[in-house]
Amino acid sequence: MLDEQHVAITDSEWELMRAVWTLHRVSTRQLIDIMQKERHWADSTTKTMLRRLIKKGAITQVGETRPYDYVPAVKEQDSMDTAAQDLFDHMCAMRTGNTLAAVIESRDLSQADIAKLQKILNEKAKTAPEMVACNCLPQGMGADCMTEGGERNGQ
Amino acid sequence: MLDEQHVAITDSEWELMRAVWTLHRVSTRQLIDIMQKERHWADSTTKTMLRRLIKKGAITQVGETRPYDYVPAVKEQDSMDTAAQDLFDHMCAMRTGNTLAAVIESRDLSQADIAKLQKILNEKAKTAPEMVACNCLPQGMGADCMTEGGERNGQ
DNA sequence: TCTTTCTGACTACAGTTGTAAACTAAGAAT
DNA sequence: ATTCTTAGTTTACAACTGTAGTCAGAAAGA
Repeated sequence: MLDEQHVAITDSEWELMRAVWTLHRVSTRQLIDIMQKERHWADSTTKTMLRRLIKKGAITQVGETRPYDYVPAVKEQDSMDTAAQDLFDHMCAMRTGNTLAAVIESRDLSQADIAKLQKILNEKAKTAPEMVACNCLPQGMGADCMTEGGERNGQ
Repeated sequence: MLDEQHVAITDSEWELMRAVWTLHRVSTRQLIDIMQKERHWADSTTKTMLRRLIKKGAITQVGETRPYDYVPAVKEQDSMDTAAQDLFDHMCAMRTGNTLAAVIESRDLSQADIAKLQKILNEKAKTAPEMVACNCLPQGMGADCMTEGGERNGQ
């Protein structure tokens, strides 16, 4: 399984993928019903999404007989991690911490999740810098953007 | 400033916005130079992006005289937080923790950032559930997706 | 003032995304 | 075997994106 990795999944497609990932193996019928209940999609909309995801290599069609089945071709956790990393990649490094704080604060996390994050943070604290610089401009361009406190003009 | 909030910023637009946010107030010329150095954009590409962002309400044109200036109309931290929340909103809640772990692990965070996150986590730990359920399917549809360990078939 | 140079505004255009109708070939029912 | 019903395949289409060329009106220079 030479994992084609890095399939770009769009907003709407995420919904379909979640169903496929969760059920491991689904029929078009199941997907149509789920998406209908969840997003009020017309049958054809689900079919189109399914077809696009297959072309993109995110889903694989399986089975010989006619009502085929569909299984995920990419891993859910990988896709999630990649999507998140990609997002943070184009946001100011100096503000990453704040955004992470906002997300963590608003999400339900299990005891195990929290323990895991705490462990990572403790480890990271050992070598963390006093402050992270803004990386929004190509070097040389524009006066350096941060003020004394490490906080850019508090908006 | 009746903050129109919730302007959807696209991938390419993020780059332009970062420059505007960082410089607080810029001229078209500056932006063109920055984007040229950073993304090899043609002058017109930068102009188009700028114009679209203005129309979207993410940037405001200021000044009376001809070479106008441009200032952000939405706050950077808000936009970042919103984008991150939106992303996590359509991903499996059960796996959020893992993705956050991946992101935290790969990012540079300052001592202050880490301290802040640790504080939030400690607080959260007090009331965190033993496990977070998968929320990928409309209730009722499909067998519940998690196995004993709280981990869906380890992919 | 006349010409050159910016810079702001409009146009272009292919590819993607969100949504969905239409058509066709397999199975299922009669 | 004939017809009905699914399920898979094509086509549609407007809005949005990434990229960029063109043109007209201001500013600046000659």
